[in-house]
Amino acid sequence: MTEKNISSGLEDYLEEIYIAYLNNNILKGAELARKMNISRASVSEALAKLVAKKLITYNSYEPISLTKQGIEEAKKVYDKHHILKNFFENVLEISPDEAGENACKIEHIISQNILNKMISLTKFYENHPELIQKYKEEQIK
Amino acid sequence: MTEKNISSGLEDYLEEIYIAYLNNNILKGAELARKMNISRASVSEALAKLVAKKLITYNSYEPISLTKQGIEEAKKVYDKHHILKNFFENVLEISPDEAGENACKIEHIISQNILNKMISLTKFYENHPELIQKYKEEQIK
DNA sequence: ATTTATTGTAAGGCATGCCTTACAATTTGT
DNA sequence: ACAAATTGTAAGGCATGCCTTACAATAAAT
Repeated sequence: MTEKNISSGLEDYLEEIYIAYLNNNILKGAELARKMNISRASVSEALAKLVAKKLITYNSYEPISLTKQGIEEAKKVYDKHHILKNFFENVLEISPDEAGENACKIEHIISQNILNKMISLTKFYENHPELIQKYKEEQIK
Repeated sequence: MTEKNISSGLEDYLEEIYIAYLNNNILKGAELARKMNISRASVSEALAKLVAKKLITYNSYEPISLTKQGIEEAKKVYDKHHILKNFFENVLEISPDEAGENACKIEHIISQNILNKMISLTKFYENHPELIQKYKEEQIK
């Protein structure tokens, strides 16, 4: 059980590392701790787990980097986050902040089937902006 | 910190107790353990916590019962569950089983704002079944 | 009434995930 | 080159939540 099944905690770390990767930012443990509002010691533990799972490579005092497998795994989480955030913002008209906060938690537990439906429905709304208007009007009544 | 802030674990216990309450079923610890697929010992611990939080009353070998506060608290969780389940089923067209499983997890973390929007959108779809058809057609393309 | 089944729980464990303290190793700045 | 700042981590803790084992208390059945 050293492979597969990554906990939602580790997913959060991985996601944050992935964001740095996308932005070509050098990321060390201490910076990750700051970004996540977590102690350096906790980050240290978490990184060891991610290394054990071969999702990152990491040596003390050097930047963290994702393995190929880590990138794949991280992208999945990252994508889920944005599917949810977009759905909340564009279909349910939730503020970006609140949409993001909720996406952060839900991304770890929601099924792919539901996410796929959310993608479709988000697109449907983008193609039919009049629906939102209609929906808004009925909400008032 | 003996009041307020109930963990998602405890919410699950409370919800199950509430369901028995709604059905006028007598519920003892052992039965709850069976229903939740959890050991009697774990249930024992959890019930002690719920008693400490004044959400249930419970004496060994007697049925569990909700306090007024417990009923309120449980109803909130229970309602959230059904809002999510209905939304997944009726708007996103997810199977009842999958809708239920996802609702079970998400009910503990989603914001009330989003739930309110889901209620509105679910109603909107109930009032406009033609939208689902339209949406389905576009999905195929 | 007494055996049998059920129910409850204390004790001791395991895993996850976070903390602080305190010290070690490495960089950086001058 | 060396003091200062930064970074990393071991050790020891805390909380949640679940487990098994083993025994105690109660309820049910005959």
